[in-house]
Amino acid sequence: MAGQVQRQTGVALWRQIADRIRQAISAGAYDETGMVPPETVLAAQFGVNRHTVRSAIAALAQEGIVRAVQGRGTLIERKERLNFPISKRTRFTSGIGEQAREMRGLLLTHAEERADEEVARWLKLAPGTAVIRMETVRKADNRPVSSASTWFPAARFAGMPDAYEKTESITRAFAALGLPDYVRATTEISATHADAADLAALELTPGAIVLVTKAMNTDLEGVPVQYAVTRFAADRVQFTIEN
Amino acid sequence: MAGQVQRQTGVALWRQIADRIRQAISAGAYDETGMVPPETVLAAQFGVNRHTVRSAIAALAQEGIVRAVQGRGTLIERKERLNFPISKRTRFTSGIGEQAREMRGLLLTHAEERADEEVARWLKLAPGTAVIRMETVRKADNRPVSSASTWFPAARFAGMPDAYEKTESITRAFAALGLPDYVRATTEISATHADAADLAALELTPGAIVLVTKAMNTDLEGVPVQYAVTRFAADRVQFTIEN
DNA sequence: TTTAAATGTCTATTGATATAGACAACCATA
DNA sequence: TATGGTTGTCTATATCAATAGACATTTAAA
Repeated sequence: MAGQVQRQTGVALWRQIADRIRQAISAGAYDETGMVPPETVLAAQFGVNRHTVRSAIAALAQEGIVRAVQGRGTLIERKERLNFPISKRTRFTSGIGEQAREMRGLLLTHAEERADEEVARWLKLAPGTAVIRMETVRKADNRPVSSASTWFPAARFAGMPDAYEKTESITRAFAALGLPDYVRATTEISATHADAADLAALELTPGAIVLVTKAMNTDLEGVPVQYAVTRFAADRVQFTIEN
Repeated sequence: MAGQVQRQTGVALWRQIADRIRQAISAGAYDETGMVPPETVLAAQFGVNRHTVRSAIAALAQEGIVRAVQGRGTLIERKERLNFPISKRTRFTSGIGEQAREMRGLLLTHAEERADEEVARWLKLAPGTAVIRMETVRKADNRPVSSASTWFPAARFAGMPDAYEKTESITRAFAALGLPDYVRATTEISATHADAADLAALELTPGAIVLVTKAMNTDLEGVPVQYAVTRFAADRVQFTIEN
């Protein structure tokens, strides 16, 4: 773990150190022992006081990533990121496979509204056309992984909220509404800091990173059936694009 | 710009506010006026003191995103993110198209070394096989956009560093070495906070976000020809995946 | 030329962050 | 049961981040 930490930059040292340790854990740097190095060692590595390292470890413990045990050391509790394959046949729930025991999609709210410019552009509708909007959160083993705003043409998928609530999956909800198959047409990916809504929805700590995807699915004739803006907790996921 | 800012979280308020304003600019929130709202208005929106907003704006001015003019207001200097299409035929330099006037790839260092486990797995070589490693930085209009570590099988592409230095492009370097065409096989995308090396290479401020891609290209027979780990300044780019 | 609105500068104070040192409590093991 | 290594707790101090208020300076428009 080379490289020093940066001072006077608006990001507290303990937070920078927490980020670095989290990354090192995820990269498997401590797999041999299953433990984080002692606080005094980390303090020397980063060139900071032991108390600063302790603040960082306390934050990681709060996230459930490590557990400090007096007299023994700091044990690593959890290290993997979920991998989401993105392809023409991207399926959120089933794409996870055996990476988590349980994958659920929860419907928070839904409403019928008029498409604004952005939604209309993605769904190739006239602005003002009726669309169904759903706000959802997906959880892997009861831990939130992503929150999404997703839109469907209202004329075709009026029953979407009900179907999603029952099936907890977009794929199964589409099937229930008479659309057995669909394909991913476009995905945009960017990253930003979590805002207040992310912190609540994804149970993050401020300063955390979210990966933002904007995706459009079509039916087999190429007609848009769904537009979704999804925000992922960046320290819990990665994407894979296979061609 | 709804949502308040978070206190006591290791991320200074001025930095959180700078991130929010940067995002709002990028989303086109201030396109009508081409200016950021007055400091007093922003302070009221975020529920902080005007001096805190001033710190945020000073940081954005440092990045060259805005320019404050006494008596007039704070002008937006630059708002676009570069969009990188990712597909079977992903090309970094040409993919930018007209988004920047000039796109250059600079070779920092290169070396012949033995493939470690990760590199060997991606290039489908035996661990220990000779590979060429290059460290590069790509700039759009002289502004760093990404830094990359990239590996090539040494047996086949010994002349890569020279070719890259001359052509400033992987595609043209491959062509010069007798590989006229290649395809993107796999891309992994994740996000993390910038480390010390990123700060220097990409001219970022600490706390910034980097998008990390791990990509493998093959020739038309499916034989791996390149593995690259690329780190992008997240506030300057987004990715688009077209199927 | 006046005025309103905006950014720039200064001082003072409070709370969060980081350092420093000392010692207690606990665990594994020699 | 000692001992070394580790995390936990406490006090004290210095620096950075944020608030508060006052006033100067500049610009554009009335």
